[in-house]
Amino acid sequence: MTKTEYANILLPNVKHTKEEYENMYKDRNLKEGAIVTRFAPSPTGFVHIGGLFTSFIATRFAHQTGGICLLRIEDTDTKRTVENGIEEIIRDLKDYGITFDEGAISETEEIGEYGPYIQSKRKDIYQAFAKYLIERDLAYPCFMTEEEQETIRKKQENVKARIGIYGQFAKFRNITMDEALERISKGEKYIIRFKSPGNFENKVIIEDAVRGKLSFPENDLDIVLIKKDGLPTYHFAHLVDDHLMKVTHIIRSDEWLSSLPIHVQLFDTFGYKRPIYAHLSPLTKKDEGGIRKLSKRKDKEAAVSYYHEAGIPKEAVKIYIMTTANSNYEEWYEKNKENWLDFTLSFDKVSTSGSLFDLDKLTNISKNFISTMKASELYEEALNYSQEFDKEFYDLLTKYKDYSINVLNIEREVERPRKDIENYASVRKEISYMYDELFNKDETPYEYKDFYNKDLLTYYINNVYDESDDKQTWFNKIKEICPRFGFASETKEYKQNPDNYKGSVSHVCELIRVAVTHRKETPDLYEILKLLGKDRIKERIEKFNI
RNA sequence: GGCCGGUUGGUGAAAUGGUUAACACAUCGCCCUCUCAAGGCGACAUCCACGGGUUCAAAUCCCGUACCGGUCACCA
Repeated sequence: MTKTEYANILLPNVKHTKEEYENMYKDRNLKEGAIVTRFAPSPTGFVHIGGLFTSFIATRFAHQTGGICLLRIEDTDTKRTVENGIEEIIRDLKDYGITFDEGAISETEEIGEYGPYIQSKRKDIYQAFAKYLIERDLAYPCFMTEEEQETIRKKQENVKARIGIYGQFAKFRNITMDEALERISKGEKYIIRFKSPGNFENKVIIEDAVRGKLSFPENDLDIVLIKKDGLPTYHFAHLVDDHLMKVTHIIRSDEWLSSLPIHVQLFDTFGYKRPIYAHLSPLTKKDEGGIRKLSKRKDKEAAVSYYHEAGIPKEAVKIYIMTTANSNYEEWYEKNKENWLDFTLSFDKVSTSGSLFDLDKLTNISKNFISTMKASELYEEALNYSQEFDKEFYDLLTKYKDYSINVLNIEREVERPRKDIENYASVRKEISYMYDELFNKDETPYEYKDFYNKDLLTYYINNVYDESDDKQTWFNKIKEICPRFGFASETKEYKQNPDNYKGSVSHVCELIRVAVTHRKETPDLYEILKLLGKDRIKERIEKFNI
């Protein structure tokens, strides 16, 4: 029996040979230096902030070089695959404006010439590549049971040997065709293992775009290529897919660092050019004294939906990611806020140590980003947010559209805009007093005793306040009425002789502010009064009692 | 335990052998013809995990130690 016939029995029903598949995938015709990379998630549920981080960086690198970033779905673990997982990933990423040039666009559709992009649909291809190795005696069927493997592992632990299937532990490494065939005829199950040509004593040097030169012992593990269900392991799929799809850069999380010797060995065995690897450090979190990776299960901020629910702008999240990826981005961003996405990332600026996820920093970025928005833009975002999370506020925003935009425009669209809105969720609490419907509901009655003076308020609204005054006139008028009620017109004067006055002009402003908004802290009082209008000011003043 | 990686302030970090260790967030002060949010100014690492070595010179190079992290699946 020939090796080819043998391979056909081990992996039957494979439609094409490795060579035939290779011919189906043409070289890409891209300009020099164009990066072809991919984002390759497992459809195990919602997108994790780490996935957003990696995918965003990968697409940026591809696009800034005029290259391609494709979306490949790694669903070879049928146990972990969840229903609608693919749709969820695509939806979440698209929500963040992360789009791919090729790959899956839904459970059933895809774009691009290098597919299929869903690994479960590529079973035949992997098996063709595995057959190629079997024919060259570089792969073999392994009949070991789970119990046998467990026994080996225990034994290795006992004698403090390295764990794994290698050397003397690779029981079926040199199995004869006859013996394999006999076991198969008896119905024994098997997997396909790689016959590793490596020697643990040798070193392999690998250049990582982020980490520089790395040195590992050569891989000598007979890793699994094809699992019992006929699907490939990650390692083998990585080789086949990234070679066929003509991927030039592997951008992935650094948990893969330690399997690098396996991966380069596979590429070397096939005689393929190794891709350039760039391993990214994960986002971490401080937890009970230790530091650990952000966890999908434990940390609410790990899911991208958290930012959606908190009303943190997508742009802010991306700016934060850019900052973490290349710390020189922050300085650049300060000077290029309008075209904040046009930054050229570089691999050697990517941090090699895992960074703590800093929610304070994100909040700051979010606040700053929101301050640069136009009132009408903020209005739209607040509207979208409240539509989903705060129906009552949504109705008000809809009902008083122009008024709301004017409210949001207070101290906005100026050289130094206000920075009090941290996220879209906090819009309501910042401006609720501007709506009569919320004023009495959201605002707790203010216990204001310090400078309470009803006479002053009444006099002010009836005899002084004029909607047509400009800001300076408005303020001068307030100063002018101060002495009449025992307040100092100048704050300095009051500070020098506090006993001579009831308070100062600051306190008069405070009094008006509290009467009208029930808050001590608000944006520009002049603007607020103007938007409220004399009638509503009067109404609120009349109702203001202690 | 083996292998690999990392270690600069409360946090993210810059610096790639050469003056007082950038910058940003946070914190704390002071200033600012109405309060806040801001903004301005200033403070905040006697020193770059520790020990040794190389060098005229080290956070930067070498060795060792400690600590943290990753990985060692028919999971990705």
